Order: sequence, then structure tokens, then C-alpha cells
Amino acid sequence: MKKKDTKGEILKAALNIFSQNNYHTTSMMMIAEEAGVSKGTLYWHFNSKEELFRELLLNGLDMFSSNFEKVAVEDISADEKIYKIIKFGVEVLVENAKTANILRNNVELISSEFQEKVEEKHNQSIDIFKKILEQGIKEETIKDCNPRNTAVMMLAVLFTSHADWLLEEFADIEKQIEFTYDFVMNGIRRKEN
Amino acid sequence: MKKKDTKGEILKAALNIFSQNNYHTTSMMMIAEEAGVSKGTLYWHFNSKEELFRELLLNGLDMFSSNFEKVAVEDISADEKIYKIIKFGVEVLVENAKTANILRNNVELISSEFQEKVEEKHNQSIDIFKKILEQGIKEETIKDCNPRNTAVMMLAVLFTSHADWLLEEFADIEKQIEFTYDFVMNGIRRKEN
Amino acid sequence: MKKKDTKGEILKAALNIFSQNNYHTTSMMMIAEEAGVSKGTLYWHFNSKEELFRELLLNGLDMFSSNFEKVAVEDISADEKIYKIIKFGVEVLVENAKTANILRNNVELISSEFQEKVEEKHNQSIDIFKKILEQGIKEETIKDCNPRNTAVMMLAVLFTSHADWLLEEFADIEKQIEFTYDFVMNGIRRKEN
Amino acid sequence: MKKKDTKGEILKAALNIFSQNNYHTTSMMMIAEEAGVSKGTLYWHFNSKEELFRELLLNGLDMFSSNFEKVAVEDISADEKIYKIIKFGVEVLVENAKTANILRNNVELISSEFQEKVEEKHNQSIDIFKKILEQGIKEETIKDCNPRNTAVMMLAVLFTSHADWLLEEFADIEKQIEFTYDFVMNGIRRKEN
DNA sequence: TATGAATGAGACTTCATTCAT
DNA sequence: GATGAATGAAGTCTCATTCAT
Repeated sequence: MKKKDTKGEILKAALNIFSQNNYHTTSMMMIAEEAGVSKGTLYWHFNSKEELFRELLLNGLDMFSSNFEKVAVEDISADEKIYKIIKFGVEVLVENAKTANILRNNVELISSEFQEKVEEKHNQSIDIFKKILEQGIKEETIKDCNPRNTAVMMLAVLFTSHADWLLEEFADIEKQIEFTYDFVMNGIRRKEN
Repeated sequence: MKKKDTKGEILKAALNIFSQNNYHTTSMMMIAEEAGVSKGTLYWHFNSKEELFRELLLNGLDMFSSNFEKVAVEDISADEKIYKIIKFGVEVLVENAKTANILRNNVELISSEFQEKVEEKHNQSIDIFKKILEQGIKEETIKDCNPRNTAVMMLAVLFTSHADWLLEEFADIEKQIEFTYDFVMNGIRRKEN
Repeated sequence: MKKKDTKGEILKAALNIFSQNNYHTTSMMMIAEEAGVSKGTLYWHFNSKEELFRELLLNGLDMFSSNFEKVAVEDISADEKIYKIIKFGVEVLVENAKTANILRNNVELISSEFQEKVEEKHNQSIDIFKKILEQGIKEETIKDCNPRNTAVMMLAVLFTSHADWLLEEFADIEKQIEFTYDFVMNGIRRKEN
Repeated sequence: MKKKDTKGEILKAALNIFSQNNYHTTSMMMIAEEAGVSKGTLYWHFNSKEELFRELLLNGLDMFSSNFEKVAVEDISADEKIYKIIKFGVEVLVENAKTANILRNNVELISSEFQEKVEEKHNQSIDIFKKILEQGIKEETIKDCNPRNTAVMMLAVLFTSHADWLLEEFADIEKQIEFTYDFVMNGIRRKEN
């Protein structure tokens, strides 16, 4: 009784292919084959390669910024918010390693119009981080840093690294969250007693 | 009486073009035009587009890892080494913004053989950082973290973020170095007195 | 209680679209949208794009040749026949501007088999004109020209020109008929008294 | 010692193919094969299919309007000018039957920008005819007609018909010229003595 | 050394047509 | 009768690469 969800199949296939390659080395043919449909079918469901890619990438970005936002408005301390965001970030990055790869493999993109949209999302996330940091400064748990630059660094830490490791040492996500949180909060210097 | 250094011109042109675009959106024609030579000339000096790109990218990576290495073997404390490396990293990233862009815009690459070489360089840098961290742990100035993961994070912090800012708040490189060093060493938590 | 005349709607829509574009720039999708039906419906009523187009074009051609024929067999002088045919031609061309455009925009066509059919209709019209001219020669009102070539020229005059003008000077159809008739009958030379 | 004139070969091949088919039924592949070069070579010499077609069509149109202009400024009577133009038109149309076919087969075209250029050339020719007719009216050899409409008709007569016949009855171009001239000047009515 | 014409594989995309529902 | 998803052939165009000069 259930209809075939071809569009879903295509998106799944595209996720696979785009995460292993990048926008330019991925061809519509590759996606069609992975999805088990014809090239024409791709164009029935999406107007262009870019539109298909957009849907994937923007969905991915949304997954982050929307959740960041949710944490940001909770009625908890900045410290807890940072922990939650890192926890969420690491978990999602691990579970959606493919999406994360698409994000990573396509920093640079196609049409500038599109690029702007991506940057906008990026800036949204940075703004959210910034506000949390400002809250923390007011609460006197975060030191009086430049919030914007610090936000950029936190995002860099969150996005750049995790997928690379998992296969190696941190099979244990919990440890990875702790590690990341500690790095961001305390840095690497040994506290002298 | 000095001959035209055509190969040099080509490399300079390629640096310009590759830093504004990426590997796949850059065509040999664009490079030839920028260099003021014909496409054929490109192929006299380089066997392929990939080889030309390789020279640029690998040179860029070398610039970092070789200097990291130099710092690593100096007879100074780990703490000082970290400072020097960050200082060097930020300065070079700023001065060689174009090369840095190539690195950023082409995380993902072409042939897997090439990709391995890039990863190898990357791992070299990580190893150097790791050793410095281990030195620091022994010296008891760095806390007892997982050195490899910490090294990855330091590299992420160093590479991902700087170009974005410069135009904005940190016209002053010194401040940027301080900021980065402080972030890595102490994190963002406020020290209670 | 009248049923929806879907086939009629399709033909009307096709007339609109084909008259603004031409066979190759008109897609089945465009016609389907204009008709407010799905592409599948088009294929229920017509076996192919060509068949749909054929119906339109051949209908258009028929409108002319059948009326020409009617005039041809009337019991009037050749002179009167020519006037009637020009009158009819101009009027119909004006009223059925869309059909006329289809005729004009698709001189060259698709399958040669089809093309032959179009040429056949064309030749039918020429033959009718030829006979009228021969009648006129016998009646000594038409000069002793080559009737076939003259017929071709009359058809050219009739079909090629009218649509272009209407918007300009001849809002008045009567004048246009007079002008065309005079051009064909008397040419442009001034009669000397 | 003579170099291969590849661009010339391509144009010749394109003329062949475009005159037998039309813009949309002619593919770049067909032209490449006819010219004995690869598809890529077409794009070395022309930026697009449209540009290639443009060169052919606009050249063709120029051939006419430029020669019309030359006749128009000669110091002869309007009557003689008309004869010369018809003579030239018929001769060229016959010799360049292929170009003439391209003109005929592509009344409707591609980009509207292009279409405007074609219409401009068309209007140029009409203007030239108009001026000649006005001269004739002043000289009292042409009757007092509407010059613009008459010009349109003359052009229609000139362009629509000739190629079709030659194969048939008028192997003799001279006769064809006479016939056309007579049709335009005197129409078909028999002069009564 | 240098050029630029030529090549051909492969990319994106369109669209007439089919067919299960 | 009608729908719309699916197909696949065919078309335009790009571009790394080669090669005769």
C-alpha cells in the first residue's frame, strides 16, 4: 500500500555520493545510479543539480542552527548551554557524518547567491553563540573575551574535527563531548594548585 | 639580461586564480590568461592541471609543517613553542592569505593518491604538535590531555578561523595572536580569584 | 449538461502556443499547462506531438483551399473570382491571425511524409488559382501569362504580407483588400492617359 | 603552403545543413560531421550554436540589403532601379539557393535580441524600396500608391517564390526576371487596346 | 620554448513518450 | 478519461589534454 518515495531515495543517494565526493566531482549520473533511477527522474524531482544540492546542504545547516537556537532560549546558565550545544554538536556530527562531510567538502560553492545563503546560516549560528557568551560574561562564568571572535573559534572547534577521530580513539562519544567541552572551557594549560 | 621566468609567472597566476576559485571551477584557460601565456605553455611547464595544483598546495603545506618542525626542535619550553607556532601560523596565514585560501577551498581533492599526500603532511603537523604537547605534559605546564586529539583541535583552531576576522576587528595581528594563544591555553572560563 | 470538451480545450491551447512559438520551441508541457490538463491527457487524445500539430496545421490549410475551391466553381468571371479570393484571404488571415502565424512560423516542418502533405495542399491551392487564371485568359481579362508561376506569386502576395501591416496603416480591412487586388491586377506602374 | 581554413569549412558545412533543415532540427553534431571535424572544434571557432547560425543568417541578409542600397543611390530612374533590384534578387536567390533557404526556413528564430536584428535588416530593405517607389511617384512612372505597403509586397514577391520554380519551368533566369518585373509593374490584367 | 587549433570524453539538461494507478 | 511519475535518447556545451608548427 505504501507508495515508492522516489524523491526520498534520491536524496538518500545524493547524500551518499555528495558526502564521498564534492559538488563538482559528483555527477547527476552517479546519483541516479546510486538511487536506482534514471537521470530524467532526477530532473522530475529537482530542477537542477544545484537545487538538489541546496536541499541537502541547507537541510544540514538548518539541523544545526535550529537546534542551537532552541538551546539558546532555554532558561539555563550559559555554561550549561555551551555544554548542551557541544553535546548536541558532537552527537549530530557523529550520527550525520555524511551530512557533516558535505558541509566540510563544500566550503566553497557555486552561485554566489547560494553562497550568501550559506554564509547567512553560518552567521546565524555565530550570533547565537555570541549571545550565549555574552550571557556567560554577565553571569561571570565566562571571561571577558571578544564574544564574536570566540564564537567563531567555538564553531571551528565543533565542526572541523570530530568526524576524523571517531574511527580512531573515541569510540566513546561521551568522552569526546567531555574532551571538547573541557578544551573550550579550560584550554590546555595545567592548573597549578 | 635575466630571462623571463615563465614557470614562475604561471605559478603566480595559478595562485591568484586557485585562491579565488577552487580546483574544479578553475580552468587551465583562466590560468593561462592570467599568466599571459597560451594553454600550450602551461603544458610545457607542467604535465597536468593536477601537477600544477599539487605544486601550489604542497608548497603551501610545506611552508607550515617545515616551520612547525623548526620550532619543535628548538631548545625552549613547550609553552614557548606553542606560542611561537601560533604566532607563526597567524602571521603566515595573514601574509599568505591566497595560499591559505587554496588550502581552505580544497579540503577535498582529486585523486586519492594526491589526497593521501595531503593527509600525510597534515599528519606530520599533528605529530609535531603532539610531541610538543607531550613535552608540555612532562614539564607540567600542559595538563594531562590526549595529545593527539588536542593536536587536531589546535590545528583546527589555527587554520579555520583567522582569515574571516582580519577584515573586521583584528587589524592588529598581535592581538589576534594573543587571543588565539589564550583561547588554546586557557579556554573561555573565567578564573575565580 | 454538456460534458467538458477536453480535446477542444487542448486544440485551443495548442493554437495559442504554437502560434506564439514554433513546432520545436513548443513543448507538450507548455500545451498541457495552457489547456489546464496533464501531459498524459494530451496523449490520450492525440498519439503524438506531430499528430496534434498536424490537426492544427492541416485544418488551417483546409480552411483556405476549401474556400478557394468553392469560389473557383462559382459561375462568375475570373476577375470576380480573384477579387473574392483575395477578399476571403485577407479577411480570414486577419480573423485567424493565430492560425496564420502557425502557417508562417512553420514553413519547414518535421517528417518528410508530413511535409509532402503540406506541399500537396499548397499545390491544390495553386492549381485552383491556375484554373482561375486560365479562365481569365480565355475571357481576355487576364493577360497571357504563365498561369502556374502567376498563381505562385498570387499566393505569396496573399500569405506573406498581411499580418505585418494591420497594426500599422490598414486598420481598415476594405482598403487592404482593394490595395492587394489592385497590386495583383495592375501592378505599380502609372497608367498614362 | 596554404593553411587549412577550418572556420571556412565549418561555415560551408553549416550552410549545407541549415539550408536542408532548420535551426532546431540541425544539431552541432550534424554540422561537425559534415565539416569533418570534431564537435569541440565547432566551439573553438564559434561560441555557441546561435553564434554560428547568426553569422550565416546575418551574412545572408547583408548580401541583400547592401546590394539594394547600392542600386538605390545610383543616378538612374526609379523604373530602372526596380528592374535592377529584381534582377539582382532573382540572380542571387538562384545562385545562393542554400542561403535563401536558411532565410526562408527560419522566419521565426531564437533569442528575441537576435530577432530584432533580423527585423532591423528587413526594415532597412523595406525603407530602400520605399524610397525608390517615392522617386518613381515623383517621376510619374509609378502610380500614387502607399509606398511602404507596396515595398512590403515587392519584398514578398521577391523572396517567396523563386527557388521553388527554377527546377521546373524557368531554367532561363532571364525569363524569370522579366516575369517578376512585369508582375510587379503591370499586374496580371490584360491591357485593352 | 611557445602557440593555438583540434580533440573527445563527459557533464548538465530537455522533452516526447509510456504506463501504472 | 485523466494523472503524473518515470524513462532515455539526444542536444548543447566545457575543458583537460595533445600536437604540428
